Amino acid sequence: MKFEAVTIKDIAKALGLSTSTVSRALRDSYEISPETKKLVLEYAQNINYRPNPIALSLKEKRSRSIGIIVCEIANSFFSQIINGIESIAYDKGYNVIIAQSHESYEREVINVQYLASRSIDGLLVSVSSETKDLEHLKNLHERGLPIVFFDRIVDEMTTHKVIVDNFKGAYDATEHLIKSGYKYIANLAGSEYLSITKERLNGYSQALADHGRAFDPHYIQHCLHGGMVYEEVEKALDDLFKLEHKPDAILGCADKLTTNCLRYFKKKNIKVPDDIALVGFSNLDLTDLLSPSLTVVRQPAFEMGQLSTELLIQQIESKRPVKDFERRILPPQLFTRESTGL
Amino acid sequence: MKFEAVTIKDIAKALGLSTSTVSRALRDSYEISPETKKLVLEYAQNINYRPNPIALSLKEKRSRSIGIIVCEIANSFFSQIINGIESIAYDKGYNVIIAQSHESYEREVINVQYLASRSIDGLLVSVSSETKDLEHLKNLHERGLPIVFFDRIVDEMTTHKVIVDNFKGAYDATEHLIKSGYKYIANLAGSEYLSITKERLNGYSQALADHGRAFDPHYIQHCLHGGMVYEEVEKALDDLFKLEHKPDAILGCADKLTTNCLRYFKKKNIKVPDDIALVGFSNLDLTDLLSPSLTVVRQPAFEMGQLSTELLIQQIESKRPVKDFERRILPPQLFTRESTGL
DNA sequence: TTTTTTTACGCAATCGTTCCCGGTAACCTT
DNA sequence: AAGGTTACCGGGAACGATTGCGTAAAAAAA
Repeated sequence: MKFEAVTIKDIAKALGLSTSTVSRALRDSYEISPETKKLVLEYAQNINYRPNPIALSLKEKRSRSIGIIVCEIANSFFSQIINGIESIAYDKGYNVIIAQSHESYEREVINVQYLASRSIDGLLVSVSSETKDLEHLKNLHERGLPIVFFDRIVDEMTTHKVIVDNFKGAYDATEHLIKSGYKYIANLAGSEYLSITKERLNGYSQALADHGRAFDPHYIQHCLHGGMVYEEVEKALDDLFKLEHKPDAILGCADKLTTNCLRYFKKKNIKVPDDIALVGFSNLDLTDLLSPSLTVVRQPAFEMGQLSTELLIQQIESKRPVKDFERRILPPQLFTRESTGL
Repeated sequence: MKFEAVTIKDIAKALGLSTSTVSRALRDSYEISPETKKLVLEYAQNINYRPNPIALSLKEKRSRSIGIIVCEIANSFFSQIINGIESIAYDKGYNVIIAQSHESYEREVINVQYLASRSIDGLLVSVSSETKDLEHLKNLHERGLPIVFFDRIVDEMTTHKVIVDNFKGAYDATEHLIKSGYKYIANLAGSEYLSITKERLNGYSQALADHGRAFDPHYIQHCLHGGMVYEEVEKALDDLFKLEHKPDAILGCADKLTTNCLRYFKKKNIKVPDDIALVGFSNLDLTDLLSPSLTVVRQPAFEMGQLSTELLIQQIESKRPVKDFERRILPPQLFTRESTGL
């Protein structure tokens, strides 16, 4: 069974007018007499006429839809971002098509191709943690597709970028640990390819340096899939606990890294904060309910989604090619709670 | 700047053929000679030709996209469902357009209109907790739009429906509490309008009855927005704790109800499970990390999304009108943990 | 050789909408 | 009264792709 919609042609036939006239009447053109307009408008209202967006897209060469690529929507940080994206997109009459990479480079490429073939007007991207090569995005970008990167950005492409101040987030968290008296602060980091990983690592190192602490690479462990696979986290933590001076505090540089860290502690019966302190980047709204409640760096995800979308739509609707691109940096916020209190 | 794509016309011009020939060559028609086919195919490959899905949609009168309406995507249960939906949809060449009601009837209606105007081929719906009137959906359904309800279904419409066995979920949870020795088991329920609320309430009552417990309506508190607003939960719990016999166990009938319940306990310094036991419907994958770890009824969200999508696409692609609709019931699973252990 | 069949391709309509280009009145200006 | 404006509306092309139908040339059959 098909879902037959009313067209402009139906109205034209019913009213004995041409499609041109009906179209113009509906768009309130000055070339149409008030009576005809009224007639058309009322009839259209009556039979609940809705313009066919597909026909419009074909004519206007724009689909009024934007693509989103994230690693996972079942992740508070990203679902909050998507919330922000939607709030702006729907306001401006765009709809969003979401694709997930699940932290796989291969799936990211496939999804990009898919979205491109669905003729989207623009793309919002946060790359997967496996992504090194950017040809799949560069290609589209060179052909004129507006792209905005958020959170996990890349240097090689000049477009709008929206990030949080990861350096500051990590710096503040590390400083908080130092000031709380912790000596051996380990960094449970994400994929080495990601911009956020590097930035957070820098913040961590700088905080150590600024407080006269030695930087020891042994206290840094990378997890390629950002905590998505528990075994990676387990391995990383096992290695950390084999060090001569076991860490007495851990900075978890991603949501899943932090929660899987907790899972590890629970399994090994390691007590927080008595045996070890933990602070993590997390946007879960449950971290205050854990016991001990978790000290976290929280990122303004919703705002990030909004801002990215505004920049993207602005670029899409710009008459002339956008040349100067912005790099917007949002402030993270540290919530100190029980997991870092000695 | 526009993103100019290659069209069939470009190929035709470059190769000195007609668009019909090119189209047929690309679709491997028997009417085209092998040499011409090879020529066209190779050229198309070279310039990276992709058929314009919008033009196809216009001609075929189908958009190969399906709409989803949920209350909130930043909710594990629903984001897991969406994961399941996507996994099937992308496999079958559909893309999904997600809209959130935020538990508001008004926004649900607006979103339904919006999705309908975007000419979707089908709709997956889980109604908002405010929704009583269904005209906005009935209307579309009568005009032939395939609709599948999941989780929060409605009786008044005959379509495919996919739910979990809420009765069993609540029954098992309640029985577990009874067998654990709790006497005054309160039910923190969601909106009275929702199917899931009624089903869970029935499971709860039946379990009480089967174990010779009296059913006391004072132990049931509804929260219209399913825990989305903390104040509603606070009010409900305040009322429960004013009862002569204070509840010694609570059944939280939704994710947010349960977590906000914990938030209330924390605020009031009520200890779980010493002062009160808690079991909740929840799909968070963090509930095992809470301390005490939370006893939960977990629902097969991913599978629910998959199944719903399969049924929807099946109906969309069916040649003749689908007459017999299915009602699929998936099993929930009870995970007993510390929060219900005396 | 003539007729028939097959092969291989082009023409044009179609989907729903917009918009450029005309056209025809009625009205206004000298 | 003749020409110029203005108001109002219709025809038809275009967007990109598919497809029924028509047809020329080549191949097969007579």
